[in-house]
Parts: sequence; structure tokens; C-alpha cells
Amino acid sequence: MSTATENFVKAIYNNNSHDAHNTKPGNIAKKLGISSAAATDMAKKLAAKDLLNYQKYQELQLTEKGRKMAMNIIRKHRLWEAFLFKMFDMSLHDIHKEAELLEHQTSDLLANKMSEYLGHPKFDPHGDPIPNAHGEITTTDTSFPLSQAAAGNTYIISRLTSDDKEFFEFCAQHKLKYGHEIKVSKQFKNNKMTELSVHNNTILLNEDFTTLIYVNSTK
Amino acid sequence: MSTATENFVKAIYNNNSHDAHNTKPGNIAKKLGISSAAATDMAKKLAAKDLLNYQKYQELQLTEKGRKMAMNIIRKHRLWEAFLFKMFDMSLHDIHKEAELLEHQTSDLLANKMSEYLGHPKFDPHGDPIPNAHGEITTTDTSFPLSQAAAGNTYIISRLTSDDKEFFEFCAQHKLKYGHEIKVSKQFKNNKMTELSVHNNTILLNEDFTTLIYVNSTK
DNA sequence: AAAAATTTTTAAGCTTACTTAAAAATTAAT
DNA sequence: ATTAATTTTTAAGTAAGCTTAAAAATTTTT
Repeated sequence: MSTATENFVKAIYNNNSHDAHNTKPGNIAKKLGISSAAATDMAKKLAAKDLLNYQKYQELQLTEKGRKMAMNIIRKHRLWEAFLFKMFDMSLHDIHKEAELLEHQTSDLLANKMSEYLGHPKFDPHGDPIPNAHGEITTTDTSFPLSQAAAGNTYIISRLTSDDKEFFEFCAQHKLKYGHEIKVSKQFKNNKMTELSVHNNTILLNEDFTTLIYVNSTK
Repeated sequence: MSTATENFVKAIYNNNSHDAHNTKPGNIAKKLGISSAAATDMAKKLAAKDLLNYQKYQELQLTEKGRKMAMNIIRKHRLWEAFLFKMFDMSLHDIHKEAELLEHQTSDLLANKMSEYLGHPKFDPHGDPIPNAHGEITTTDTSFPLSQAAAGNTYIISRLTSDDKEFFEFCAQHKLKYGHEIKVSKQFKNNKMTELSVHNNTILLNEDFTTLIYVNSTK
């Protein structure tokens, strides 16, 4: 299958997994940087290939076949992220961009070799779970966005879910990294801003970023 | 530039480097598995982009810009070969196939990181020289095809230049590997068949293979 | 419940990278 | 040096993956 198809299916999966149900052609189009018309067109073609269900004006839904394809690509993406992160000194954003391209040109064989070499990791450097060779995610995710964290508590960063360069640069600069501990001191204006301390520095984040940073309670 | 363009330019370069001047559209078409018509079409388009010179019924010639592009892709291909060879236990043919895909989706940054990690190798696992970041090959090649080797002499395998699976399987089976020593015992029928010993086994190869195996004299 | 705003779909058109079939030119053979 | 064989080019057509603009449907606002 083509890169365009794989990215389309992946976008539907990602828009459907943690977020709400924003999988209408327009939403997918925005994510992929193409026109709504192109997305509608593509949706029809992929429906004919049994990768998704398409009904006029309705949300797009992946079929089992489509879900498997999405998981296969996401697995390769996250394995590349983990692999490049281990092998080379590159920024998370650069790693993400390379993975975004390499994922479409990677055989299952090579993906499995990478996984084996890395000791079959369960998470990539952003904290996103890596599906296994059967397209399953075996870890249970109890994390939630930082915007919903309670003041006074301590948390561990479990995911950084973005593909925005500025976001990653900000995270790198302030040591907001996967696995690191943070303490939330205050939530302002109905959780639109969050004050927290990381490595003894206090920073104030607004909603744009706190919805991208997922955390787990330190029980 | 697209994968099709990169492969086209690469094919011209490869057909022009050690072999003769078989760079007419038909030759390139055969190499790429497309029709002659498609190759002629492509040649015109790439001429318009100043990647090659096209004149009806003549050999295609890369411009300096085209040559640079070819070297850039070949560099990435060979770095991937060297990298995958070092990292994973995969057949030369599988490695070649992965490299063939990955080369088009690899940034200069990542290529340089791989080169650095490998200690800036001068050759890939087939013995082909790896161009540097400026698109130059600094090693001087004194090798020649086994078909032209003299009976009675000993040689070192310097290159295995093919992308045919059977060829690589044959080489692996008979320990015909880059750097290994062989002794030519006889040349038959105007060099159409070559008898040689490798690791104390005698084998008789025909021209199809002896033109793909390059060797250096052991002076 | 209309009217207004937004979104989705349809329609027409474009580029890339191919195809096949026929015409034109080159190359090889007698 | 013609003729025959081969190769290259031209011409017409296709599929994928987009675009913009207008029509149709849905959603939101009042």
C-alpha cells in the first residue's frame, strides 16, 4: 500500500484512539495537510479496499483490516523512534521526522530485527506504547493529560504526544522528558494554565501544552 | 525529488560507471523494469530539470547536478547496507532490498550520523565504495571482473555487484565474500567459464557470475 | 424553526509515472 | 546497399493523489 494510504489510515487511528471522534474527512484532511475534497476522495477509495467504512457526512471508521494496517505502521514508526534515539544523538523532533518517512519503507522483517535488538521495548522515547508484531498493545494505559492533574501531587511523565517542533524544543529545554518526575503546584482558570516544578525549576504552562503531556500518579 | 527520479538517475550512473555506455532509455528501462516509452518520457522531464542531457536516439548523460544526486543516493544506499550489515543478522540480498527503499527517505543528517557511527567506512559489505558527504569517492579502484583474471593467480574479492537474489545465495553458499581469497585455476572458452578454488573447494563459474565478481591481484 | 455559518461532497482539472500500440529512426544482416 | 530486425520515439490513455470552485448537506446560531 502507498504512503498516502498508510498515512490516511494512521491519521484515522490516531484521531480515534485517545481523542474524541473527530474522524470526518475534514479532520483527517487538516491533520494530513490536504484538502477536504482529497480526503473524501481517498475515503471512498479506501472503503472500496475494505480499509474503512464510509458513509456520506459520517465519521470514518477503520475496519479490522484498516486497524491492522494502522497498527503495523505505528509499530514501525515507534520502533524507528526508539532505535534512532538509542543509536544517535538527535533531537526528538528530528527523530520523529525521520521515523515518519522510514516507517513506510520498512519490512516486517526489519521491524522485528529492530525490536529484537532493542529488547522488545514497550514504549518509544515519547512514552507511546509500541504495538507488538501482531498489532496489539499489551500495556494498559492509566495516564491522563497534565491539564487534568491535581495541584499538590507528584507525577511521572508518561507521554509527550505531539509532532510540533516548538513543543519538543520547549520540553528539551525544561527537561520535560519521558519518565521524569514533576510536581504540580497550582491549576489556574479551570485548568487552562498549570504551574509545576521540574528539577527544582518552576514553570507555568498553558493548556496548549498541558494537553500534550500525559502523566501517571506516583501513587 | 521523487523516488522515480532518484532511481532513474542512479541507474544511469551505475550503467555508466564500470560498464560500457549502455545508458540509452531502453537500457535504463530494462534496469528499472519499466517500458522504454516511460524511460524516454522521463529522460525528457529530467533534462528539463537539468539532471541529464537528452538527445534523440543518443546515450543519456548525467549533468553535474545529476551526478551529484546519483552520488547522494548511492552514498545513502551503501551506508544503509553497511549499517544494517553491522547491526542485524540479515542476508546480503535482504539488506540490499531494504537499502533500496530506505535510501530515498533518508536525510543527509541521518546519513552522516550513520557514517559517523560506522567510523566513516570506505566500502559497503559488497565491496562497493561509499561516496563521502561531498559526493566523492576517494578510493582508487584497481579491481576488475573475475572473467578477466589470469589462470594460476591468486586474488582477493573486492566487489559483488548484483542485486539478484540467486547470485547472493550462491555467493553465501560458496563463501565468495568481500575480502576473501580465491585462486583461479583455469579459464575456459575465451573466459566464458572460470575454474577457481575458494576455501579448498573447486567451483566452475560461467560468465554470468564472473562478470559480477570483481577482484584485486594479491601482487 | 428559519437563517446563517460551516462542513462535506461533487465536479472538473492537474501532475507524476506509468501503460500499450503504432510510427520513425537506428542498427544489424545479407 | 538494401532489407530485415531492433530500438526509440510519439501518441493516446490510465490510476493515484492531489487542487480549486461550486453545490449540497449538516450544524450552529438566533
